[in-house]
Amino acid sequence: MRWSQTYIPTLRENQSDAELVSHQLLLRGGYIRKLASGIYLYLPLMQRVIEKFSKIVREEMNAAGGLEITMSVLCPAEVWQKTGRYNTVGKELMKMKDRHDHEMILCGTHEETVTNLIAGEVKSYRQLPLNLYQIQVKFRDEIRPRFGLMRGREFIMKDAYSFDATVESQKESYQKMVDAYFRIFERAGLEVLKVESDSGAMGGSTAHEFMLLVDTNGGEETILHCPSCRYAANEEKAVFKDLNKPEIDSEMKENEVVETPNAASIEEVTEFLKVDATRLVKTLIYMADDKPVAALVRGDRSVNETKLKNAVNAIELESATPAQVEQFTKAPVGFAGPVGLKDLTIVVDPLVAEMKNFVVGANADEKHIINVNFERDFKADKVVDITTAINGDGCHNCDGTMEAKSGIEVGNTFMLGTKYSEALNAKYLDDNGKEHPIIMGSYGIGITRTPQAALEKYFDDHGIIWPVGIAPYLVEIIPLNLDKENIAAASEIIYNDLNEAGFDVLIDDRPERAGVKFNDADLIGMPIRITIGEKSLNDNKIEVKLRSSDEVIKVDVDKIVEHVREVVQTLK
RNA sequence: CGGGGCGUGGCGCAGCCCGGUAGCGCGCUUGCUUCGGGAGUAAGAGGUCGCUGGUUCAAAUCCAGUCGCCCCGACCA
Repeated sequence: MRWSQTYIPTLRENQSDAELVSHQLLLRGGYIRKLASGIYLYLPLMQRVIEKFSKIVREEMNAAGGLEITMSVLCPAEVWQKTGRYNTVGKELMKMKDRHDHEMILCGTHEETVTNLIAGEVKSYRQLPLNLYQIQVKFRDEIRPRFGLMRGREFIMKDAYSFDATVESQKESYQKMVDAYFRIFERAGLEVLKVESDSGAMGGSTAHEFMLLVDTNGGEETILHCPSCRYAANEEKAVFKDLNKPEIDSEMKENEVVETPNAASIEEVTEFLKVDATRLVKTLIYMADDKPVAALVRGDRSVNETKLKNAVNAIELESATPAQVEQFTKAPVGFAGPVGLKDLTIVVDPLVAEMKNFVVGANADEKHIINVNFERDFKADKVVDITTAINGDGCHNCDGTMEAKSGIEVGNTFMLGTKYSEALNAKYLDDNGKEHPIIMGSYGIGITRTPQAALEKYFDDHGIIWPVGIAPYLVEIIPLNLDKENIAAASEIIYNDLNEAGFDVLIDDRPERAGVKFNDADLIGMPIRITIGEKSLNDNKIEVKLRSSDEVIKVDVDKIVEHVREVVQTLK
């Protein structure tokens, strides 16, 4: 492609509203433009990146037995009403009416649509297993879109759905997708970590996320992982062993209400009572589907709201307002405690259950109770892990210590069980003629988010450094001065030869000065740069430089195709 | 939805407090010079100052409303 014939509107200055490097680079490099909040247009270079990545995804999905289809973006609301998600997904589900006043939704995912399709068609175990996938635009009306393509409202996703007759078979289908995912990301030049995750509103049991670990501030999620046994989970899900166990008294002491003026926060109470935070218990009040819950964790720890939500089987969980806290505890925020609490579900973390003689709020202004003991002074409705794991916690699997890393989710896999097939009546007959719901799985890869996520890793001060697998072009040719006949002629020959050899080539044929071309080339980030200028051309040579290195290699003009072929092998 | 901020040529911004001819840098067009890391010079094009209403002799500027956008939080891939 000739630069003059395509459209690459690079910008010299950063747009003010781009926060992440990756977002800035896509804007500046002329890859994307914004139409509205969270809605982007993909310009020619981005289009090529999307195509490159999609091609890899297609090839690997097909190799894993997936069948590509395309489903509609719209879906009648009643299908979503049948599975209950019409209400549970909440406001991010875009709802609308057509001219006949029929309620419709814009799909943010397609479990309902695909299950509805299968329900009418697949009737026998002989037709299973089946894996259908599509690469499609999705719409989720995010509360707050940000970070460019990383959290847009409209985005492209590859979503696959597996259908199996047995649990065994479903596990195989799941593993096939997991294996395919590793191949896909590897081909795209991305090293990903598979982590355990919470299945959330998707339903089902097992779920994993594929995370790209980044060092920039682009990470959207914290991951805990154990280097010795390879256990990895996101913060929502991660379980741990406490390595910071405080000493536990042997005897229970008499509890006692003490005055704690102006001491509401953990810091203030530890300061005032001169005790370590590990001798305190935090009591946090939440509303779980409008029912009050008291969550107790050790003073030095935080509540993991996902774990808590699962513990109380809630669809919605939010922290109580100060007014609600007062209503349930009869005390202002900061003085809640479990002793004497009524009408609340009390959830106690195991770390709290094993403590003795600890400090809690007294449910009275400026008062705490010391030497409180679980079971003796209050009971729990549930004792279950509701603490957030942090960097340095012990691995629950082995003796290792877990590290916290920042990552971006680029793919996910869910075992869905029969939630959708039962709701939408997708059933098959087994070899005994007995009817069963089909067992499902769902598998997503962010087609537009992944390349941007990659850029959080692959860039330098000058711009993008694409991995070969998803670069819009492999080679960019820079003829330094097209007015010189020998340069123009050599450029044409090289451009044609590389094209004919099957490489994706971009030639910067603009009448720009060298500096502009070099800077733009660094900005848009093609892996290989070929410079054609007088100096070298006089010796019948041209210069080859990798975007990822500073080294310039002079190559004979007639050996260039061969050279590029060799160099590509060494590139990731 | 809560808190903070911003809408002025394509992009980045100043002007607004204190009303009176709309300005700067980059980009764009044309000429000449220059030509291996974002050139110099000269001449130009391009703006209903987000929108609506009000105050005023006069509004980018003051007032009210409204729409859009960004940041922090809850939410989420």
